[in-house]
Amino acid sequence: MPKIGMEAIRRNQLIDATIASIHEDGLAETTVARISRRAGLSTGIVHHYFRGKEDLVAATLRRLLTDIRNSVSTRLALATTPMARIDAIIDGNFADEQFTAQAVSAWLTFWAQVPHVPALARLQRVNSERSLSNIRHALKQMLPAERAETVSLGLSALIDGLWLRCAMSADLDGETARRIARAYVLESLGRTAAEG
Amino acid sequence: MPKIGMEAIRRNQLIDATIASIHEDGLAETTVARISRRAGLSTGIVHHYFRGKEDLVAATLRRLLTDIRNSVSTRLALATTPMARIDAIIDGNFADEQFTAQAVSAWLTFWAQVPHVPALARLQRVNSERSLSNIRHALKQMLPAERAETVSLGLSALIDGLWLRCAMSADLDGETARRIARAYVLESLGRTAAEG
Amino acid sequence: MPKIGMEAIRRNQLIDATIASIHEDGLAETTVARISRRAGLSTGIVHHYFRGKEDLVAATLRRLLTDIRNSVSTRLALATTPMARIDAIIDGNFADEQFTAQAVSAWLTFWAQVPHVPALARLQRVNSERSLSNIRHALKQMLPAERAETVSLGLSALIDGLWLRCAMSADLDGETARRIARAYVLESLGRTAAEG
Amino acid sequence: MPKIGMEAIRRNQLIDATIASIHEDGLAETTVARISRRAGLSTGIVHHYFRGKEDLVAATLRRLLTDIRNSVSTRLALATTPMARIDAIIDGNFADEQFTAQAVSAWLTFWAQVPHVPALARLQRVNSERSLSNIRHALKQMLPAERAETVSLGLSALIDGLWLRCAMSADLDGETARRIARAYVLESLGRTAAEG
DNA sequence: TATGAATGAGGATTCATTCAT
DNA sequence: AATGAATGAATCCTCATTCAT
Repeated sequence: MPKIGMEAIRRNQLIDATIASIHEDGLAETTVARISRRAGLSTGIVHHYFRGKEDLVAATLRRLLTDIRNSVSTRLALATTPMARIDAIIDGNFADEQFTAQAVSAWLTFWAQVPHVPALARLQRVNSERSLSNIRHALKQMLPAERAETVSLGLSALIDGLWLRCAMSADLDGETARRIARAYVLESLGRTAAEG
Repeated sequence: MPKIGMEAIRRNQLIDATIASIHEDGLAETTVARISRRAGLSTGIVHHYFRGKEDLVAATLRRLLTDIRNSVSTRLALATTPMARIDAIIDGNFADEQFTAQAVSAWLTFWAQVPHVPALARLQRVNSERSLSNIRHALKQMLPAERAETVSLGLSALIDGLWLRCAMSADLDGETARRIARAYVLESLGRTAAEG
Repeated sequence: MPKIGMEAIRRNQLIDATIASIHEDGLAETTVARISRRAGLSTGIVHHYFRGKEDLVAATLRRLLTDIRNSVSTRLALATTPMARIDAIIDGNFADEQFTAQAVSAWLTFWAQVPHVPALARLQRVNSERSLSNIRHALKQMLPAERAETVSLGLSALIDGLWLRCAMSADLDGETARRIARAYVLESLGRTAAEG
Repeated sequence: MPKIGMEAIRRNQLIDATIASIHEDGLAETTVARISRRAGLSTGIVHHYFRGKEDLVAATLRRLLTDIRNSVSTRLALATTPMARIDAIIDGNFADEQFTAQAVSAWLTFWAQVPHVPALARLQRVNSERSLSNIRHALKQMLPAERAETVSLGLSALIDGLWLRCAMSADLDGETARRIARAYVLESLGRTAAEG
């Protein structure tokens, strides 16, 4: 008698274990055996709920993408001014529940895979474009088109760079990251951070 | 009679092949067999000139670090004003001979390894701190201490983020990257990019 | 549902195959692939049930030691006089089920490893001391202490030497070996073998 | 201009290095590279003076056999009575210059190879038979044929067993070994060791 | 649904041997 | 005569995947 929702439960358990393993052991050491042991399950289970390891890894990236997207879009829905939309994006990216050591590690790992795994590349590209488009849309209401384009690219890169830095040195908290990103936009708008 | 300089030649060949393989195949597919085939040599040779694969990979990172450091320090030596020093750092990071698809891929790959390989972590940390210190030093002559600190972190993160973006989408050339980074500093100094 | 007792079965299969391979091919040719093929299993299985080849080899020595020890101690338990104890030791060492070509080959091989493999050295030392102590204990009841000591060393060496000889020429059967060893003790006691 | 006798010098250097390496590292770790480094020569040299590694190893065994044979035959030449011949054999086997840790290790190693390397097996068989024949010849002058046969086998085995013991525990010196072996023969002749 | 025993392809590494110098 | 750079076959080991239970 299959329990209702067992599939969702197991898939989530395995995805959680994958993120934890990537964070603690690195992708190279993240074997199917280790993932399942960490999830308190047997090795065989992975192939019950996923087509294989690659599939589990892709599902893990999808989860990370979804989480961050939700974090941003929830905030965007409440924003009424262009600058509020920028803040929503920045806050969504560095919210405490997203900007965790585990998530940051996993992201970095996926970034390194992206150029070599078409399935991941597609997911990443779509997400990246949506994010850039959100930023660009807001900035165009505050800056001339060309400047808006440049600052959009800059803010996107800065956000990624702040994640990267966090992954490698862990001396950067969400609050500081938010402050740096916000200052970047404000200066680009010709105001000082203090005016913000 | 052993040929003089053979060791340096072979080590460089193998490091070049490693960078190329990481770029094209990804680290996971970068096997000793593939590296040596790409270098036009046999598999055994890797263990003749390096302690093993790990050693070769570490040597490859050292090479990348050295190249970037040289690119920056050559330019820094010619800079006479604080802003010229900032430009030297930015230009050094995005100079055409450094900012290649191959180098960018390799960097991204190493970044993902850093948290899990102590030997790499040490190299990365030292390098990262030197770079941040260079930036901070120049900015402190143009901005109040606290602002200088924030903008230093921001510029470091932005530079890394621009590399990252380049690794994943390749739609970003060195010229654009330089422009974005430079604008960030200029705006932070309270001037428009046009004034720069 | 894992089969109960599978582990013991597989470990024994692999140990048997290791002994057979050492006997027929020699240790140098005894590869993991050959062992598993001989056991009718795959190469991977060795690392499922043993930590690695070295572990399997150590387990094989332990098995040889245990077999010989059981062979001797079963007989010792039934012996009531000192000379009967000596006979039990000699018979236990040259019993047909122990003194096989396979076992003898394997022993010789391990002896050669002992000086260079600490794990084996420890096992060997413990066993050797127990055996010598058994012999000494019995002889001390029949000979003055100093003589008992010398004859103990002599009998131990003679037993090993007979095994060695058997390993290299195979022209020595258990019956002859027993007779030679027994004669040595009897003469040392001042009786002729015929009196024994 | 090839130096006179260079070949003999080099061959001996390499054989010495092989014995030393077998003693200290074991046969498994005795590589061509290690042997030549120990001899202060290059890897290539082995194939100048020997057909290959196997040939060097066989030459090493021949050297050990020759040494022991000379040690025994020199003493035999001086012996005038049957018992003196037995003493010559025992003393020749346990003379301080033969009964060294290095030689003992090497012997043990070769014994383990003998059953699997035809070239070594032949050398060993010839030597073993000569030694047994020497012993038998002397004993037949002191004992009835059948007894002489048994004691010959016993003494041969005892000598080998004493070497073996020495290889594994090193707590046995030449003097003790000689005493034990001599006592064995004397008891077998019906005299006490004290009478010997 | 879940297990973990079993497989075997593929990886890093070692090493005897060859050969240009 | 001597070197040691270079080769590539062979070894141990790992791990995704399959499958009987």
